[in-house]
Amino acid sequence: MTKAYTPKEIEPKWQAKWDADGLYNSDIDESRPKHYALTMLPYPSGDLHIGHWYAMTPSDARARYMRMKGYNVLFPMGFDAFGLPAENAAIKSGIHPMVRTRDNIQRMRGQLRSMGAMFDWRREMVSCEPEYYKWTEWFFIQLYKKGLAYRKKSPVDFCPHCNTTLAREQVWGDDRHCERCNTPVIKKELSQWFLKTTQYADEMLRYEDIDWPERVKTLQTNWIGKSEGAEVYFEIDGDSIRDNSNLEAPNNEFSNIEDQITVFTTRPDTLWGATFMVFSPEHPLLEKITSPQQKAAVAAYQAQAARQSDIEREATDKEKTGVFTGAYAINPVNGAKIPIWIADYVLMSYGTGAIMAVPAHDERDFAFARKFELPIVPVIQPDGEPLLDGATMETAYSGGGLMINSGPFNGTSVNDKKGKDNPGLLAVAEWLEAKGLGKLAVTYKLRDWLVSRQRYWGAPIPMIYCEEHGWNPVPEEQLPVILPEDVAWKPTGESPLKLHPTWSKTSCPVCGGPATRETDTMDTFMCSSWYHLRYLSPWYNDGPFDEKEYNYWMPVDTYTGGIEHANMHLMYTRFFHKALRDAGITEGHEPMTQLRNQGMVLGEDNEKMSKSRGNVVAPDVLVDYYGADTVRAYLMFFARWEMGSAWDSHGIEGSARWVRRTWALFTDDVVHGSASPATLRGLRRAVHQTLKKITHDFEHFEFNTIISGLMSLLNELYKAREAGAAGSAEWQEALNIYARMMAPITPHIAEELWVNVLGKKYSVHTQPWPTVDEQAAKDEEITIPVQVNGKLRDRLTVPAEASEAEIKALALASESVQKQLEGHSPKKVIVVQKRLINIVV
RNA sequence: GGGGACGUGCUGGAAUUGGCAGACAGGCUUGACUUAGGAUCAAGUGCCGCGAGGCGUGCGGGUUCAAGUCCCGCCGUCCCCACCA
Repeated sequence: MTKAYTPKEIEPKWQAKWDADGLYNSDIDESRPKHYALTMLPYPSGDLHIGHWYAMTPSDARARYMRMKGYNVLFPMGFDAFGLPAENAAIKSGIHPMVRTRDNIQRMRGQLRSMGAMFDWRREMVSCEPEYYKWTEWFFIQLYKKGLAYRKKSPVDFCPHCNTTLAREQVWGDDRHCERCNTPVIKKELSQWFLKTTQYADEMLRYEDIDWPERVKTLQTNWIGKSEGAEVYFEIDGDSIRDNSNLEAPNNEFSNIEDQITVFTTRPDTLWGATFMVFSPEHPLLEKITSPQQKAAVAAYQAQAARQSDIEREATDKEKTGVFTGAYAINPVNGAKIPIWIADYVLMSYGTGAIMAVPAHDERDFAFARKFELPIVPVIQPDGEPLLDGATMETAYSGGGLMINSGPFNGTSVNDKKGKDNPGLLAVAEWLEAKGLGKLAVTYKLRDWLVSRQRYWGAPIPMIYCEEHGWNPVPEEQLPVILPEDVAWKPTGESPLKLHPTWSKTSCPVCGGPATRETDTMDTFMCSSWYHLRYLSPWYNDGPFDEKEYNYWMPVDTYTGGIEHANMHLMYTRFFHKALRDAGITEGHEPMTQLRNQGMVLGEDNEKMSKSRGNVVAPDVLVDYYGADTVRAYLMFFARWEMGSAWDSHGIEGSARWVRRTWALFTDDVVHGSASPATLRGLRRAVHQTLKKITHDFEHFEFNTIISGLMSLLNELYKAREAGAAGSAEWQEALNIYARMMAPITPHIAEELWVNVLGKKYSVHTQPWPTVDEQAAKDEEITIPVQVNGKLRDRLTVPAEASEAEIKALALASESVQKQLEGHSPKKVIVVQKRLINIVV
């Protein structure tokens, strides 16, 4: 009589025992190689989503596999608890974010436990608890001390009616209006804290030390956006110019010389064709250079640009707009006096905020020149084309060719390549440098990381402002700067901490006089940049982590999570690690040596899951109905992990059937039979071939084929049992290996079968991964397809060790081959050992 | 506009190095067992054709004895960046 499969009993039973025994506690053990498996931590929104399960289950299965392979595995879990969603939920519900977050975490812990994952809960971290954010603050101070944190004015969205700044998500609609009073927002300069991510731009472009998906590396590379070219200095013509030493390039270290304006160009070879300049409307120098006659027009244009949304401004197909400043610059290579315009197609945040415009060879400059009737002078002549004429050109020519109208460089050949790889361009840059007119230069799209948030629910920025001594960090012995709970965290548009009657009042660390705290909080990506370090020793109080633990466990060997963080968290954490390395806090160049991304689980309607669409799949319901093991198996089976797919509520039946059939195979009362030696050899072959395949697939994160491999083997086991294999030593070996192979995937049923059915020693999860018997896995006979002219005509079953000549002879003797040959003799016979034979007629 | 990924039966997907296309599932069809079934078991299921056979991995070319896989050119879907000088 078969015992029923009852996941509702088995699963909680083993979870409780594993917990009580500390089966998943990970401690330093120098005798074993370590493996730090990390999966991205959830945001405590209140409910574990099926997407969390999809991300975490294979990560857990692989961590378990690595453990069985003999590694000492650390697989921790925690909560990324600060941030806007919690604050917004609190505003809506009136419940304090701390109360709400702690409740949510409590509920999610239970959901996470129901997965049966091997998390070491002793190492849990919660980023909104003072024991954690004390060190987030401490890290900020270390970065500040290294000169990597600085305060700068930066444009933010500002509502002129409410007289306050707005967060990005408080700005609504295409016209970008204030969520409360509907007034269109404007950009306003506000002092904010930044981290110098740009200092590591070049290093972050190097990926030699890490095994990360090409996709992520490409995304990061594009985001960093390195451009090679040259900087060129233009003198400004006019009496009003004294100095522009306050002119600061936004990110990049350009040379700053008095009475000159520096531009960046990727095409210094077109410099002779620069017939005007364009400044960004926000350019600080405009105040000085604009002629009295143009002041009003320039101011009007600036106001209009400030009002425009980024989306409007950045629309590629928008007609060019701009205003003449009344000022002129001197083209340094030919002395031409060229007008300076302002236009919103030049961005203050990239390069130097000013460009030299070469309309003949740049599409945007061309459109601008045509609209405002500015001169177009071709300086690159494409090979084999009629001579370009600025008056009649219909489009800019941006390719290579021979330089013309370019003084000493006439006749020089330039190609399409960028930077130093273009000899013509390099020659011009070197010539400029020799004359002091410019030099080779590099610029990036990457901007420094703005970490200030005018919000309550975040780690306080541990800085103090004194009238006398400016900004200074909170003395480290005073950390943490506790986030006060008695704050009106309702939306006023102001930093809530600013409204607290006493919190911001403190004393200056330098003079002891009255001073104020920074009332902005940190971006939550700051918290998540180092959480993998806190897992090492969340109990440790003398530093962010215990060095002993760091030295044993770091770096993270396998990091799993969504690709949506490619340009945020995954950049920030690399930056953080490198900056901490330079501060002597961490070691090595990268925090996570291997990264793998899972795809997304869509709703059954093939749309992104959302409450409003009503297509959300609740894991708790599934676990209740099928048990966690079935849900785990289905999540690993139903799609290629890195691709993801739409949920299919029927499809899970297949996994449920597999689990039940497995249970039945192990627990059925079967009379021992007497199988033929061939059957038993076949059984062993199937077991060891599957083991080999599954081992390979675990190594390569190919989880769906692990399950299909096990399903196939199960079918084979049923056939072998039918053939009388039950009771044999081979049968016992098969069950023994099968239970261990499924242990990482379906940990509860595997444990139950291992301990209570096979009667083996607890626990299956501390067993070694079975080893492949290569001899047993070898095929005795193989089926070789026979093709004639590439088309399948027959199949031969031959002994595995059959020689090429034997196979060839058999193939040619085949009836259907003879029929195809029609008496002709084959032109060529190709025998691919053990794979295929192709006869060419 | 730039960058990237993908395109295989009704569906999810499989196919280690260029070597039997469609493994394993879901669904569907038929049958068995059953008071009943989202249970279990058995058989079938790429398309066309009565058949021999032919066709078949988005479309069109190419390389090769052999292409889902490599090369060239299109088409489509999705993602990221987007007036980046």
